[in-house]
Amino acid sequence: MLARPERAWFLRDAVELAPLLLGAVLAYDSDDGRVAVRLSEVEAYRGVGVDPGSHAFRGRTPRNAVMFGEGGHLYAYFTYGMHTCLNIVADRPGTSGGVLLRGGTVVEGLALARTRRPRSSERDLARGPARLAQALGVPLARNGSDLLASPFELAVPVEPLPHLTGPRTGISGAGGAVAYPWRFWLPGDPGVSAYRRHPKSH
DNA sequence: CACTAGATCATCT
DNA sequence: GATGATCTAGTGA
Repeated sequence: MLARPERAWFLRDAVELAPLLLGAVLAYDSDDGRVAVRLSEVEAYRGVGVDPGSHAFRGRTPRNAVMFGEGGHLYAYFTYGMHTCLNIVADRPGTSGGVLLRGGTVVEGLALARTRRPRSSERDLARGPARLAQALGVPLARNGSDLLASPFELAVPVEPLPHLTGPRTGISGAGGAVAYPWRFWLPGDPGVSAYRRHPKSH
């Protein structure tokens, strides 16, 4: 059972918010149509000084400014010279936190998602943060958008779903892995990405 | 399945 | 100047 959340629903710590988003459905309307994804994997990132893996760890910069705003907005960033990743901003203004959308399954607009990722199997359409962003068709220019307003539509589970917890993926050094088990996923869901340790960590 | 190299550039040091 | 909240295509078991 899903419902449209109120703004206040997002005004909590990222680690608390992240698991509540599992099973949520995020839709995005673009000129060529609508794609919706059901979230099966997320990661929490916390704020200044407390989370070495977070973009906000060293304080506010032009890129991460949105994370310091109000919960329920979109933090989109560009990485590896080619990929976009999407986060849902957590908590109230002044604090910084976000939930990275790591994977999901396409539940609406399957044909359109396929044209955006023509070489992908159906399972891989939104399995992985950059794949998910590409399948939804959300451009970097939407950074800072309110996810509670058009062209977005977000519905979240009324009751939290059973989930598993583990180390975050792709983070190097002290910010990664075991010290911060802030990755959450729906067990057995096909939209859960393969775990990959960071290339730098042997 | 596991592992690796290469792509490619905004961001921060 | 180095790095990165990644992905794809390739090889080999």
